[in-house]
Amino acid sequence: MPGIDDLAQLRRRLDSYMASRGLRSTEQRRLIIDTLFGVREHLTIDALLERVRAADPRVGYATVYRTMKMLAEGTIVHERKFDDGHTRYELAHEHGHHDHLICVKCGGITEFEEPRIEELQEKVAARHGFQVQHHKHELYGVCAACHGERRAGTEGD
Amino acid sequence: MPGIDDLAQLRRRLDSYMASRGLRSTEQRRLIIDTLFGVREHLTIDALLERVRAADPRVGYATVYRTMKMLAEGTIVHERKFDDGHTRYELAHEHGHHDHLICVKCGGITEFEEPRIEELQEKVAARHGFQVQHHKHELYGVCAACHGERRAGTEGD
DNA sequence: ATCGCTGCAAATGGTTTGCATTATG
DNA sequence: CATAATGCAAACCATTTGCAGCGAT
Repeated sequence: MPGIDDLAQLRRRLDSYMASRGLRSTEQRRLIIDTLFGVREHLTIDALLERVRAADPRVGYATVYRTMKMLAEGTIVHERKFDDGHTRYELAHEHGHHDHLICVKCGGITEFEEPRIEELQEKVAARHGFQVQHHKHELYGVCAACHGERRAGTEGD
Repeated sequence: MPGIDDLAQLRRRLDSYMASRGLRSTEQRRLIIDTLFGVREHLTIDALLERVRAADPRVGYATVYRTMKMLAEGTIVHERKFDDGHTRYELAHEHGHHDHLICVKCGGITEFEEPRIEELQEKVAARHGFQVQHHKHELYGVCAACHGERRAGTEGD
């Protein structure tokens, strides 16, 4: 989840992106974007629209879809397609890449970073003469909260 | 890709799976299954049906979908959902798990195994108190053939 | 003769799009 | 005031399903 200063930077990137393309700042877009920036989760279109409609019930599905496509195009958000068939959107992090733990019980999504995996991944690709553009690494299972186990306090291995 | 003896074992598992559930061996199913076992690639429904229809043009979509669901249910095949929106099926390997390199130019799919990644993945999960059930690790990019680079001869790193 | 399987067509579910209308820059 | 954005409904596309007829056991 981006920090407060990253959020500000994202806003700036968004503004210049929209300005450079002659895209307009409408009431609906401001509402959708503010909702997304405020919640900062991996939201589905439905979850997002539900929150948006709490503020203005007249916003349509198509507008949310189109707004998210626009934000993805400007790399303000990332589109994530997990296995449940509902595309989710998350705010772009300014630095680095991360992957996901997906709880099959509660649907909760946790991010993780493991540079050593990324390194090994690069070596695998190199072995095959393969040039990686992007990747997807998702662990599906049961999160700590859902099986009632306390997390290990140590972060080391 | 399973070896010849793995194929025989898969056939046996398939037979006993079908027998145990009272599932019937029809002409269409035999054709679909033989096609799949013969090609041994990551086939989409369309690619599979195309080959099946070369032998018998009267086979319907629904039959292929239903047959693949049955095979997946019996873990004779694995269902793979990559990012292009076309589900693919591959024969189950009897031993071990593998992940995929997906060429965004030619659509080619290569399998890889990297136990050290799986280990690190387990450690990541443990750090979060997360119990992994299955995972997905996909590298998208350009394969060696598509950018005309010869593969490194050394498999080491 | 059961009862599972097939093929067709219709239904589903997430997402996209055409179009007349509204509203921003 | 040109033209981008909206909202609705219809279109899309992969997949699933209902059903009447067919065929394996």
